[in-house]
Amino acid sequence: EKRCPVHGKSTVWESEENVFFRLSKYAAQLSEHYGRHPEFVRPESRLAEVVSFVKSGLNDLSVSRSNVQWGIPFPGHPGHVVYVWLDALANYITALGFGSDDDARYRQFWENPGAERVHFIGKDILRFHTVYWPAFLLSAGLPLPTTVWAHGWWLRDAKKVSKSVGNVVRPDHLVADFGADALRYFLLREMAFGQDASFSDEAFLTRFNADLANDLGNTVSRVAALCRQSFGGTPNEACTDNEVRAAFSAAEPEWRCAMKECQFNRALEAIWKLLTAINGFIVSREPWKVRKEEGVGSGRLHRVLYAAAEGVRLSAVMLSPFIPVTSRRIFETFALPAADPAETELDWGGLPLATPMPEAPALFPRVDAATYLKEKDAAMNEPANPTVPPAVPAAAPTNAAATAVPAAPADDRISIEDFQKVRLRTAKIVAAERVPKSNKLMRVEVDLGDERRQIVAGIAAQYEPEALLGRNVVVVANLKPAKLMGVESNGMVLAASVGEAGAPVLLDVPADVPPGSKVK
RNA sequence: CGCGGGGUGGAGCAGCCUGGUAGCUCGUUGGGCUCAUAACCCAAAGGUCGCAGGUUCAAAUCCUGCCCCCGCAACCA
Repeated sequence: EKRCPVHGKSTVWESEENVFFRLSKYAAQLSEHYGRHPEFVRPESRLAEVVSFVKSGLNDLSVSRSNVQWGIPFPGHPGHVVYVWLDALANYITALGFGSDDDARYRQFWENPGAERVHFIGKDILRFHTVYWPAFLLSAGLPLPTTVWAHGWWLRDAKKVSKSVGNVVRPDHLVADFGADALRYFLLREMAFGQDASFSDEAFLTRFNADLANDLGNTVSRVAALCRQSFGGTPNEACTDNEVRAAFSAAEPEWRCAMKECQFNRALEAIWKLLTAINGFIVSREPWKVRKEEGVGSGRLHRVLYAAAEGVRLSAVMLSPFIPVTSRRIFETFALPAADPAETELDWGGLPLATPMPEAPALFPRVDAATYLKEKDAAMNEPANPTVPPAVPAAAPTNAAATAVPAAPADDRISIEDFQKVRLRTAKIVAAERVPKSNKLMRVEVDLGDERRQIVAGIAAQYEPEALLGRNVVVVANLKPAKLMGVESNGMVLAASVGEAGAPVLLDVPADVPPGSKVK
């Protein structure tokens, strides 16, 4: 009675011979490993989950399938293919060349005593990576991963989705409109790594404008413009003691520590504190006033702008793991090589002196959030054309295609006999109640004039039981009975499917139509 | 007892493991600046940290119970 959620097909019981992996043999070794390496699974809450799972006992694991044609042939077992998780996990090392003629990369990245083998996974595949995979490796006598980091899920914040359409903006649209860096920034900044987070268009646009355009982009262009306007390039005198450097000295260890703990949101917060300090420093020193009063040769002007520019450079270094393209653009703006920085470039004083700086466009031009969302919403609501078949080959007369209404494909049509197989009748709902523990199912009793029967309908999310009483509806009267969540259903109540989600709306029948009338 | 996440100023969140002035972003209000992408800086208002017990000198944080919300899974004959 269980059915496939995607296809609705019934369960078919089959028996087949399988190859098993003796997982039970490794329970003790695994438990010991967890105990000795608490860093093996992170965050800690996930470790607890895994530990208790293993403690509850491990069954041997079926690792082959014999009834499917596709798959990797199981060595030594003709007719068997490898169970997907066995070969999928092994990809981590086979991709590095393990077991092949050239396993140099495997030895460099996996067996090298200094190597860290870190997996980043979604929390839903925790067990495969922290129980099965290490057991496989133990069995093969190979090194285990150093750490498995389980992150949470991105949830779509349904409350904030505008209008009825559903998702107004999708991540791939955001990449197209704002670039990958902007999305990377949002994802890393908005999620507390390890926990679930929700994605909303409004939040994205707020982050984009407030953080990327105002704080980062504007600061870069502000400092760059001050330098270019004053010297045509970088200052010719360095400054080693100032508030920006102090702010950097505070932010850098905070950033480093957060990075080590995968607390990306905090690492970014640390960088933003530095950006705020740079802006505060500029306001307090008023370099535009210094330039007016002392001229562009002023040593004070050079030192102030050096401090600001060096702060921007260091921000870009710390930002490079997050938004590499943007970092490179910032380096370029400040006459540095547009390359990924080395860690040593986190030392104060890396900005070149007296070097011409190129003109640079804004990194992240502000967007008007309301306008953007409105446009996207309108685009989504446009008459859909996805059902229009792909353009016919050039040979077809194009002008005809523009006016002709495409006829329904002939094989979609049924004969009148087919239709008459379906016995539709009107019915009056005489009782209704929700099916316990179900979100969608409503148990209704209908009066068909000559009989009364029970039907289970998937309308509980949209209708209150009381609102259904006395209602006249159309039902399919000759449907085979079925059990839904243990409740027998003898028929089907007709409803229109509305919107992308297919929300049911019951068909109404005028009150004066007697229950049981035939519908044709 | 299906699996999991959460309830912290108006909104969204961090902090909770390792108790001790409740922090961040947005928004609001007032002020400053005019170099910069109408951007920036300063300040202020705004919170009984879901509820009730317990542990403790001290609880958002630890323990127990309860309430509520949300994902996933299962059913839209």
